[in-house]
Amino acid sequence: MAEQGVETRRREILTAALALADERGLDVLSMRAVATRVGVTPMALYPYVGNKDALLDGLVDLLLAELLPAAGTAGAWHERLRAIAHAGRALAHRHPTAYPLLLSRPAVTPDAVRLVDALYTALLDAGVPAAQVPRLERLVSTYVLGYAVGEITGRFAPVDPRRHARAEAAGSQAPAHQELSGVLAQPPDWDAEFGAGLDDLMHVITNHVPTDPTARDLAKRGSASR
Amino acid sequence: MAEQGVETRRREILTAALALADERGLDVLSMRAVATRVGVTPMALYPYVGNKDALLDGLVDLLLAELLPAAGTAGAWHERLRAIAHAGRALAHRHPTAYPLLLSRPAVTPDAVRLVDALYTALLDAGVPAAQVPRLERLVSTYVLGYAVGEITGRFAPVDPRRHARAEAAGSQAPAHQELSGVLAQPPDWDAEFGAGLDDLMHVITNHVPTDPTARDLAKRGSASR
DNA sequence: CTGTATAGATCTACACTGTAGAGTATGGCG
DNA sequence: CGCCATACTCTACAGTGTAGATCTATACAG
Repeated sequence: MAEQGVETRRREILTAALALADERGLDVLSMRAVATRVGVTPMALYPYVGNKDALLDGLVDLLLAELLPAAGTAGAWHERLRAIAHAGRALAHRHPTAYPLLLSRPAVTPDAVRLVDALYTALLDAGVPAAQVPRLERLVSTYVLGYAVGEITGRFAPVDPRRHARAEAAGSQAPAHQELSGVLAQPPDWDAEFGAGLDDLMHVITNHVPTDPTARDLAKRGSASR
Repeated sequence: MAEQGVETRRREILTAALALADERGLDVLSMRAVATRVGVTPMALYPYVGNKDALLDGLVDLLLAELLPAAGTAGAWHERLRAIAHAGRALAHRHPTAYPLLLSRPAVTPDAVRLVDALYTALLDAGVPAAQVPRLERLVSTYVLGYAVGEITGRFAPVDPRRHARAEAAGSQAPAHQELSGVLAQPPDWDAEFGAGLDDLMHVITNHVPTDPTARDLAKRGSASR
């Protein structure tokens, strides 16, 4: 039917836009550029994507759709949660320029709800009291999004190559930088750091599981193994 | 003398731009708009701010400068850390439209270094081993920035006053939402939630302080009193 | 006073943006 | 054949960032 065609055409346009953003950056993502990539006139896009703002929202939808499969993984709650978190970060590396849109454009699509729901169920399965679940979901998703965006935008690794030198230049204004010069000299392993932060958050989660003796035992064992 | 004038003029322009962004949004922040607010022609801005991109970087600098005093507060390490975190969030509420620039535009200005340095010293004073300090600093700053941006952009509170209804609409697709319907029905207290997350992170930090007294002493080396 | 150097703002122009509105080709159906 | 919806194009306009040339006003040398 026509409806079906409209929907698939919209998808074609959005995937073209995402590919363009991936290849050449968000700043060259003009209606005209997307249109010529689709092989069409700029105004032909409007019936399908509304306007440019809506097109960007559409990109967010695409990203979420790509992330959604991670919500379907099986296993213990912590495995599921980790899978979603790592998928969220991997998505950022796959679409570095479009990814930050996730932070600036809140999505309420069914896909977004399903993702949040997967996190909710993981937390519930962990034994977190219902009252804490939404908050801890926001804590985890904020971490994943914020960390991934930080990596992508270079917030964590200012143009480098010697933060060291920068710290020295700051001199007595940055005493801790000097004290940490040894640590700061070696480049961080972002994969490991993301995992460590995730572990820390896991710890936070298990700490919020009520003090039922068996649950507590499980939590202690988890933290001991590190 | 002339140098001084250039610097102060630049400040005037940037504060005008920030005020304009605060009042009317980032999207109306054109060179022309800033120029007319300063009472001048668009091209007159260029000698002072370079170009539009640099102007946005300048806004980031302004925000950091506004945040910097928080780095100077006294007290125990956790009081200092909390002060900076809360100041970071307060800044977001004061400049909701410009704030997200902090996430997208990495800053390496002296002010930025000083802020990070304050966080470093807080963590060192807490007894965190040097090897973990940069990572935990990134964890905390990611939390503060990510949380504040989430609040501002509405990522946490999708426009719909009834997430509840939304979850019901999703129906069996979002079982956890239904299970949490009672909790999700009441509006969150963002102040409290931010504080709770911060407490969780404090816990994470203290968990990384070695329990062995001698090791701890070695780690603290020299930053005992503050 | 005249002449000139200099700093700062301006004017004009260009290539580009998003998008409103009207026009046009194409296909199927009676 | 006419009719009509669908899908697209064309033209146009106001607004953007900014390069390049021009103007103006002040400061100082003679």
